[in-house]
Parts: sequence; structure tokens; C-alpha cells
Amino acid sequence: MSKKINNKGLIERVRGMHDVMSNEYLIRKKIIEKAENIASFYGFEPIQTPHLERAELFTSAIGESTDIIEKEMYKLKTKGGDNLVLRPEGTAPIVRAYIEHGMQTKPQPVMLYYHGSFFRHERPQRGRSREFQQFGLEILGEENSIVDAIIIKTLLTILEEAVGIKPISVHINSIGDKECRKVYQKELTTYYKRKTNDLCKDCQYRLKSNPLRLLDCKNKECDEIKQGAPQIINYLCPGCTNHFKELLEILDASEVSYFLDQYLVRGLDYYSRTAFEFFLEENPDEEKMSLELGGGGRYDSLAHILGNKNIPGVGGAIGVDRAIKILSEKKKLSVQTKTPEVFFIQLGSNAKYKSLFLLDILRKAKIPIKHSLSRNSLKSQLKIASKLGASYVLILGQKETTDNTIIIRNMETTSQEIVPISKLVDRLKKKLK
RNA sequence: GUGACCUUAGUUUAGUGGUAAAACUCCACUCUGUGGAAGUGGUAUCGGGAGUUCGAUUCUCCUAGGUCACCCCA
Repeated sequence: MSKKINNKGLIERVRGMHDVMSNEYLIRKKIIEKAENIASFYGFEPIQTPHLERAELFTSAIGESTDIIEKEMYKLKTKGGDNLVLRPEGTAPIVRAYIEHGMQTKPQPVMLYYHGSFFRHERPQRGRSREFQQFGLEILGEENSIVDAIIIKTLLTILEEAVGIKPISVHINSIGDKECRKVYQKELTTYYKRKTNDLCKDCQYRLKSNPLRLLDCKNKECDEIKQGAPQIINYLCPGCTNHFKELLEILDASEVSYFLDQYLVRGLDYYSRTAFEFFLEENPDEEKMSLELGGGGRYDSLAHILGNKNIPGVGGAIGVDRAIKILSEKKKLSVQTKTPEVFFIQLGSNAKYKSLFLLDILRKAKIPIKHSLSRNSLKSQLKIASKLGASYVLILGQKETTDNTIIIRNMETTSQEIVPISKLVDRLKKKLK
């Protein structure tokens, strides 16, 4: 925002990128840690894939005609001429890694969790940046719907417990496999084609580019048409029907409540069968649009699209930034940085020279400490100490340095005692109890 | 990618066609070894560039960034 260095824009962030500092950083870290604990309880193992991947990995996996590929990828070309992109999503890289490292030789299914930055070049707005954090889960090598349920249940638990957002509503649907979806899409298209003239502009475009998205339209004019549209549930093949039914039964038995959303579709080409999304259950008094907190689905054909034999898989991810955004909007940010208990003050150059040595003693004794070593006057250092809310202050002056002692000052009672440095740790520990 | 609104110190905001004000914060000093106070001072080429004008922070255009909506998605 600011300039200072002339007009060169050197002091300016790139659009859609954000600095994460102090409290937010710590909250983020905590959420991730808790999420990792929950994930590993359910049996997931960590994986970290690179930020850069070959462009083709995504163009073929996600689908050429999706927005992500058409306009949202950060592309760069290497000197050797390779086309690379900053990863726009997490699933394709993980399937790539699974194949590349021969994970099919491990006991199946392989369950993985990851978190990190993803990049999409789109117009920033509420809950959407160009660099954003996801926490995601993938289960590869298993077709049974129990693993779909594991993904949903684990992500739900993470949202509710690690992030602390309740209540979450789970929207769920099945979009069939390649075969039955093809049939359905045809039906849907013919149904809509007859009503082309009554559709909104976007839908007329969708009809050609991505018919499934017609169901996603929020426009009133299209609502009526949508009501009468054929439902995918009725077109699922026996295999898909059973898979979906079983998933719902498992969720029922797990006491996960969900909302059957026949209009829920996913944008990426590789999805099949299960699709799900998480929302914050809406409060009627809040006028803000409800953000999708996370989502995912099954992608049994992804490995095949990438040129491998079929590997069934299912996964999902949580938008960490969005979750934090909602937390802060609900003012639930537990802003709790540890208050520094002890503040170290030095006076005079001899003391200053010795201060790093002293700090090290305290560090090894695991006594957290704050300081302002670059300052000289006692007054200003005390001021800072009280501003930070320190309960004890250590003062090392000229006299103490030569005597090998140090002053411990109680900031509340203003009482002080002089102790030999050799006894400092013991005395402090007693006081801090 | 499309559209709307916005951009004045670190922060939050005044204000005017004749080169800017307040509050809080920060830094320094008053006060060279004892804090929470007070006083004094310091910190802005009014996001950047171009144009209109004798003169623009103020008007116009462009650009960058912010916020929001659409598309789409996490």
C-alpha cells in the first residue's frame, strides 16, 4: 500500500497475496497441528508435494475447459522449455506421487494428509485469495464407500474440533461414473435445450460448456426450470447406486447428519460418484453469503486419465483461510499469545556484552524471556517490560556484572532481590511457580 | 475474465483548486541505575503515472492495490 521507495512499487504486495503475522500465524499453526493430530488418529500419513508441477498434470487431470485451467493457473516456462505451474489443487499431485513412488506396493488403501499453499489467478474477494492454504486428505486404492465416509467424517471433525466452527452442514450427492453420467448429461441437455430461451445468459453458456453446472445456477429465472430437470439419482447405474446408498447408510450409522443436495456438482473433470461440500450452517440474521469451507469427492478415473491403470481414490480439503475468516467474523479468534513473564534488562556495555551469554542460560533452563537488548537506558527498558506485562524483570548493571550477580525485580510489588548468577535459574523457577 | 465502490502519517480518520489536520502508536529528549504519567520534538513528495490549470492531494484519464458481487471455487 505504501510507497517510500519512489514510484517503483517496490513496497507493494502482489495482488491477492497476503502476509500472515503474529496472532493469525499462531492461530493457523495451532489449527494445522490439531488437524494433523486428528488426521493421524484416523490413520492418515503426511505427504508434502512440490509447489511446482508440470502443467500437463493439471490440464489433463482437471480438464481443459474448466476455469481453473482456462484462466486461473500461474504458468512459467523454464530455460529448458518445460511448462510448469504453481499447483492449483492438491489431488492430482498426490495421485502423481502415488504412482511415481509405487505406493501400490504398500498395504492398501494409502491414506494421506497434506497442507500448504495453492495458487489460482482469480479476482480476489471475500474468502478468496490467489495464494490460499488447504488442509486435505486423500485415500487411494480403495473403492468401498467406507473410505468416502472416513474422509467426510475426518474433515468434519477437523472443522468442528481443530478449527472450532459449528455447526457444519454437509451437502452430499453422487454424480455417477463416466458411463451413467454420460447418459444423464444427455438427458439434462435435451431437457434444457427445449427451454433455452428462458434461461439466463450464464446458463445458456453453461449448456454448451459444462451442462452439469446448470444445476448450480442461483438465478431465479432458472429456478423453475431447475425444479423440473431430471435428477441424476435416477440415472445412476447399479454400481454407483449401491456405492452411494452404502455411503449414506454408513453416515447414518456414524451419526453424521447430511443434506442430500441433488444440485451439488463438482467442477473438475476427474470427479466421479461421491461429491460433498461443507458449509457453515446459516444463521438467518447474517446477511453475509455462506462460504464453502471445504469439499471433495471421489476420483476413480483420475489415475487412468494420467495414463496409469485405474486406481480408485477419494479425497477432500478444507480452506484454511476461509475457516479462519469465519472464525474472525464470528469473533471466535482465541487471541492468546503467551504473556512474557520475565524481561531481561542490561545496563552498560559490559552488561550488554554478557547478555547473550545470560540469555542462553535461561533458554537452556527453558525460561521464556523477552528483552530489548538494543536499548541503553534503564527507564526505557522498564517501560517496555511493563507494557508487555512482565511479572519479573532481571536487571544486569555494571555493578552486578562485576559481582557476578543479578537483580530480580517483582514488577507488581516493586520489591527486588540480588542473587548470584549461579542461583538465578533456581530462584526464578521458584518464583514463576 | 466482467462489474461496483474505495486508496491522505505505522493505524483510524478530518480537510481544501493555492503543496495538509487530529487521535492513538512508534522514536528521541526532558530524566546517564529503576516502569505504567506529563511535556517537547520527529515521522506523509495526500498509492503511482499522465492530462486540464498560473497552480491539483482536491477535477479527468490510465495503472497498481483494497473491498464486494458475478463467473468459478477452497
